[in-house]
Amino acid sequence: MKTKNTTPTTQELEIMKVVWALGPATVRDVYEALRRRRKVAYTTVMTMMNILEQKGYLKKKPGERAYVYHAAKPRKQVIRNMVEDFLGRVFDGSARPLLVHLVEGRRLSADDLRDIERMMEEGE
Amino acid sequence: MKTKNTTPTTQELEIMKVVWALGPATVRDVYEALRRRRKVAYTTVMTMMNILEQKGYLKKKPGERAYVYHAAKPRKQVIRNMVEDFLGRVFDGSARPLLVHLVEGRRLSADDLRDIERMMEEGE
DNA sequence: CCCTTCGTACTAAAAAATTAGTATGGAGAC
DNA sequence: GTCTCCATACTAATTTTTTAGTACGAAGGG
Repeated sequence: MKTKNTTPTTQELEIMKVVWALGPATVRDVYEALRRRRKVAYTTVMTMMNILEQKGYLKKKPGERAYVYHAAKPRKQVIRNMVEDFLGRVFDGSARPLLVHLVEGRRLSADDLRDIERMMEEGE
Repeated sequence: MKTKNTTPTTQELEIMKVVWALGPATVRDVYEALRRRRKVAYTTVMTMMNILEQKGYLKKKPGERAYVYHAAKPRKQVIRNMVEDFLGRVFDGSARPLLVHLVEGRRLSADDLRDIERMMEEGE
């Protein structure tokens, strides 16, 4: 039974980002990181992290006092899935129209493109 | 009170796509287009379209028999907002990491990038 | 006229996402 | 020991999203 490949929700992603940034962390760690940016209850964070564990994004193991959670999936992979999902929903799966939008929206310059091209050459 | 600039949900976008494709259309028109791809109730489509009207994505005016809905916002603009939103949520607002993902995920080739570059030159 | 078809308004229920409260227990402070 | 802090499990309220049902009116066919 291969778990359906869902994508994390907005809030879930926010927490995953913290865990990816911090490395293995307790609920409190994540709570405090989030707290700096917005009001949220400790238990809310815990709930979210448990959901993330159920969904297979986090794993927990007993630590000194509290459980320590760590990312079960690498950041790149998750983000890649989100990009795929977005591409499918919004652009019927093709990346070029997205690229065009990025360029037209001034989010990318010709220089950016050339940079990436150069990276591609080096990478292969 | 300037309406909060939300982004259409998945289902909402699906309907908007149909309307953008068909041009002014009745609920039935949209219903039938959607129906070809998946099971859905007529009233569901109507509900969605009325929500879209409330949200300012569609406008309706009385037609021969039924209301005729037409897009209140151009496709490009809406999609652009969705891209912006996605960029903000997933990539903290920067487009380059997204581009890198697209390339690494083989969604874009070096040729694609060169094509777009050429288009940029011509366009300006 | 009566029936069927198409349409609208109103209502609502199911599902998912978001946020948080309550009860309870361990462990150190004093 | 008792109090306080931190943690967890369990439960739940709220909001948003998604899907659809019900009641009822207008219009044409026969």
